[in-house]
Amino acid sequence: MNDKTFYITTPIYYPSDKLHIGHAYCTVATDAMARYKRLAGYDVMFLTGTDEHGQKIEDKAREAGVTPKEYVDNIVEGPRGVLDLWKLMNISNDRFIRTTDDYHVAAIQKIFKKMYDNGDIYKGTYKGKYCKPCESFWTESQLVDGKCPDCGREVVDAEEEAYFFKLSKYADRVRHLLEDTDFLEPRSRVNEMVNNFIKPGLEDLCVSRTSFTWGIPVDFDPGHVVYVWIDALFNYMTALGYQNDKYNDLEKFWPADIHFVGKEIVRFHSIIWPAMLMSMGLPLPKKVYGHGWLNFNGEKMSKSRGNVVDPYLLSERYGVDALRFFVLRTFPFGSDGNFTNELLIQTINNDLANDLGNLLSRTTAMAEKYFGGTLPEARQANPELDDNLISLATGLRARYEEQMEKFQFQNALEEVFKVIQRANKYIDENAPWALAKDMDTNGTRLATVLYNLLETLRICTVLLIPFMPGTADAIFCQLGTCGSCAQCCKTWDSAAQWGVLPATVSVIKGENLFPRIDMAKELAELDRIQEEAKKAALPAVEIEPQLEEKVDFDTFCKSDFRAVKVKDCQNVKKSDKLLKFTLDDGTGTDRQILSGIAKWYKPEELIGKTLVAIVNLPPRKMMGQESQGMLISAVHTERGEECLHLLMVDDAIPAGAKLC
RNA sequence: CGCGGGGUGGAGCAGUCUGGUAGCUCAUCGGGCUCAUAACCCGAAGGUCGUAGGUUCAAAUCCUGCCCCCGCAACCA
Repeated sequence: MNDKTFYITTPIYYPSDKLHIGHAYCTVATDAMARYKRLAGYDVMFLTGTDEHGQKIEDKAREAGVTPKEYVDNIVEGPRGVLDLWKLMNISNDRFIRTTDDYHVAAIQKIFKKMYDNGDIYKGTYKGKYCKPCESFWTESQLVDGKCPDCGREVVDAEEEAYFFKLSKYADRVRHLLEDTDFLEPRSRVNEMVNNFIKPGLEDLCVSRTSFTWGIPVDFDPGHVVYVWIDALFNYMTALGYQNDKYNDLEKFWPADIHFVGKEIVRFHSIIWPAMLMSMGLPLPKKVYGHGWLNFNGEKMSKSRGNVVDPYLLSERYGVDALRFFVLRTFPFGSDGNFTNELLIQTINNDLANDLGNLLSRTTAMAEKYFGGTLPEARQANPELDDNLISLATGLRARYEEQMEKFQFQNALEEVFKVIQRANKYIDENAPWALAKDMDTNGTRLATVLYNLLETLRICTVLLIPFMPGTADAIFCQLGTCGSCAQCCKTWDSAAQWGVLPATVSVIKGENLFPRIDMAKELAELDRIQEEAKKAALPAVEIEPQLEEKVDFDTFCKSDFRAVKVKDCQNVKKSDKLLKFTLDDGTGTDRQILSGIAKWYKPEELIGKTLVAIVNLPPRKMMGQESQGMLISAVHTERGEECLHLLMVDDAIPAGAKLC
């Protein structure tokens, strides 16, 4: 039995849409932490999942014409869904909770009832602004110019019967928790919470709704469903077996060691969650860490801007480990980071290809070239040249651990790469190729140099396991640790020891783990792909909304539409938009009309066609030429692109026939 | 005067809590090496740390005013 346990969670994500790199960032960080703790000998429980109820999913499902459950099933379990993504990203979660799981649903009903019975949940009325057409409630501050933010129409005061949680009752205790303990980190988020929410006074929290049905029913009051707070936050405990028999790990793992959450939900986790636990008389989690967000090119990622980074795409192109490494190596976990494709490729090239990949490659290449892959046993140390490297490498684990314990992944990796850079320098200082020129004299020394490099690489690789598990395995293989010493060379203990590889280690020079990427070419390619994705995300076909205003019949009749035949059609000089038509309108006199459709039609293909024109518009000059009317076209938008089709009618219709 | 974050050599960032030689990566320039993935190693140029004041022997770091950028503004996951 292992008495060192560690319980870590991601938020449960809201599957109203496909997940993006931001979700992957948080989950990868949690995974790295979980793997680190496992490596260090902890019995780890790593939980992630999905929060599947609520209005938005109900709406999305309706739009898609499926039931809410079918909708979330597809996003969670369907192709390229949440589960697929975590598999791809090599996420080692021990458990996955969905708030629609029946054990969770039943547990939440019990929890709700308990809080009701102990008096912390009471029935009241939820007052707000209501938009009748949208059937939705809004708060005063959500309104745009006092109107519904969705449709822009008038809202009315309305009340809805609802259950409330006595959040205010716990304000003081929560404030103490935030201000006087390390419960919430980074520290900067404490001020935000206290100033924004606690100081102005905590209001009781609406914990049930009647305005939608996709949620966990309040079993003792039909019509009410449990609103997100209790439903979602208690997942961290129901997934361990709280108020259910599905699992039985509560005693072992609760309270959680750490909840990793995005900064947007820090409030829920640092105020509401502790207050609810206090109400239930349950132990609080030990820590909540609010990490930053990844922006893209300096802007917030959002669907509407079309700048959402797709983790599938990047994983497939560069390998999942490169992506995992990049997000944790480059950005401080506690603050926002600016994701750019350029930075991604730069990091892959510099750290992974030039430093790590190249070090492995040149070391194994020399071991093969000079010793046929297997080092001889004899050694010849040179303290002046060796000691610095050795002490740096053996002391690495401690420096790394210090940063990992503070969730400073960036700094932990920085420490590892300092050692890798030192090893590259060590090669230069010792010039193995020079030693190799006289193997009789220097062979022993050469073997020592190579061994020191392999040991350094081994230690670094052990510490990289949490970040790049797949790559670490591949490196271990090349370092010759696949065989007899397979286990002892990869342990946490061995990362602080020198001389763990057997003296006569056999290396295998394999494929380059991280080929260099051609920056310019790759950036162009990514831009192209992202542009395409953006287009694909646009609606397939869009049409102008119909006018609400009515036109009276007499006004309509005043428009004189006629069939016209194209006698001639030419491009208008100096205009890339206009075509000039010479038309037979049945009067015997040619009619000239200019039309801005050159983008869609070549003049010659229109000659002889029968079109429709309105002929009693006042004449108008365009580019110096007179246009006597307007040709009628059908227009719509396809994937953001404007499309136009001239109205062409049967050639049997004579010129000048009136349309009515 | 709603709240928070940020403004540091050409670019991107660390350092600010716990004042005391301004650091890292990339890019630029010069040199070295040839084992390796046009890579690696060494060196150089380049910053009045947004701005104005204050505290101090000493300020990127502490205090005050101002300017600019970003995010959030509560039942919305």
